[in-house]
Amino acid sequence: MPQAIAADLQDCGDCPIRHRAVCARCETDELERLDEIKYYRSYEAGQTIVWSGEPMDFVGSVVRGIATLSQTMEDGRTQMVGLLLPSDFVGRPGRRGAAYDVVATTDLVMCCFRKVPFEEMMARTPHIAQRLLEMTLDELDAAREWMLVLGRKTAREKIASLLSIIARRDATLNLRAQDAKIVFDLPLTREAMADYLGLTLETVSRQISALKRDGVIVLEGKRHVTIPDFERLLDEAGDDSDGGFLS
Amino acid sequence: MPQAIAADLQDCGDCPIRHRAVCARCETDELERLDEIKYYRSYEAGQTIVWSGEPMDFVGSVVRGIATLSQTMEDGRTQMVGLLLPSDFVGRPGRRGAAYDVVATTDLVMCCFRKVPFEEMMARTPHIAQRLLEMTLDELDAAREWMLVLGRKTAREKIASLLSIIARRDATLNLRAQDAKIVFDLPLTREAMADYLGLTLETVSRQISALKRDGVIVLEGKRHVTIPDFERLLDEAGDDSDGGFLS
DNA sequence: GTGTTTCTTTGATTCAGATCAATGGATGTA
DNA sequence: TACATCCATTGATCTGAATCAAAGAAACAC
Repeated sequence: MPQAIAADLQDCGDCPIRHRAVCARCETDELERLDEIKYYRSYEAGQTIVWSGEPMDFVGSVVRGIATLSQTMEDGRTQMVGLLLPSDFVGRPGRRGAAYDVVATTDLVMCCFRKVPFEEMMARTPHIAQRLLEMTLDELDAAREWMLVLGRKTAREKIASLLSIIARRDATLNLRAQDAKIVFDLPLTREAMADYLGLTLETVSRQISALKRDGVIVLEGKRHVTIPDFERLLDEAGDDSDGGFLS
Repeated sequence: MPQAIAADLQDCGDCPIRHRAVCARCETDELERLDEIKYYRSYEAGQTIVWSGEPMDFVGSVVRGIATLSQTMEDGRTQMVGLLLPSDFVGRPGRRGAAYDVVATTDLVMCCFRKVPFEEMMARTPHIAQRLLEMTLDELDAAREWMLVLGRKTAREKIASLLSIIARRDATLNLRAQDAKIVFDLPLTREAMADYLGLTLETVSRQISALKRDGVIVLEGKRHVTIPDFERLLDEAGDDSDGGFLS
């Protein structure tokens, strides 16, 4: 029942991603104009939102749920190139076709805009273009950080890197006390993790078992993860332990 | 003699990257204002332009020469995350420190702007922000294409992918007849190629020898490459042979 | 000329992760 | 209850690229 899912999302003022999405910088009047051209769409877990190469007549923001961006070679090898969480933007203004497959990995709600009106609005509204530039620069940094993971890290470091990224993203979405134990559910199957990490699903499974055996993580069931010591996890990921953030 | 190097580059109107760089969309008056805050800097091959983590007080465009962007782990493993050719932009507006090492691999000339005046100008000049968004989106696509290379391709495919990217970039810079034989000089040492591809330099050397032995490439010396059949190279790279371009 | 440095090639051996194969658990359903 | 289906784990074996090691080629200094 898609209508019911989106029912609590009519007013931009109450929107859970209001201050992080592409509309974050908009003033009230700009928001009203965006409001006029927006519409919500719901997708079920597993559903493909966009196929690579197909024309795409909308852009939008993930409001709830998680999607993946991926590329596939003719022989079936696939590589995930992005993980889309709430507030992330889908689609590229000024381009007709989609460059990647976009797949919902959980039930998902998107706030969509038809492409042409959105592009017109972007040309008239610097706040939107500014915010989109900022978000794109962040995505570029994330992509480059991931290149280091793919190119130079061992399987164990790759798993630890993925877990730390999920933990970090989760922490910024649902603010929690600094030193609280980190607990989350993996939003991906072993196969999806393998596609993200450039590994096979068997290797992912083995390395997760190893991290569990070594006490770096605690697993309940297949998906529920507790990180008893985040520093330890970062260490296993091979990252600079002092999270030296650049602002 | 840096002055001599930049001597032929005073007027933006004659600038070789005028129509591709961040200033591409600027009108004459906007260009004049940029002109007032710009200055040229020259670097020698091997010189580091920016160190990761260091504060960076300028941004700019590569005018001539080639630079690399790279990340290094504490234990010395390094991964190149970008290759900067003429017209590419260096630096991130709105951020104090550099996120990567930027190194000139050939003698290089940059057109620089002090960061604060540039940021102010960007806020007042949508044409600059628009062009920067476009360029950043292109870089993001390139980074994601590279993620597939790093995560899923074999050593031979990686080398073929790198060669095809260099050949393609070279072709768009120096327009040539469609079916002319492709000839270029590798702008990177074997070690730099290895850092780009997530391989060791020995593997790079072996795979280049193998591609040469199999007639995919012709090598004169260590750097001068001829591609007798570009389709064949794309095939070796595992890319979709029909270069289905999305605009 | 002779040495030094830098970049590259090639060979021998090792090993991390892929591949092939079987099994286990959870959920659904006829 | 039996039996699919989906996802995950674990074991045995293989292999592509890393590592260790030596030597060749070009550029440069003395």
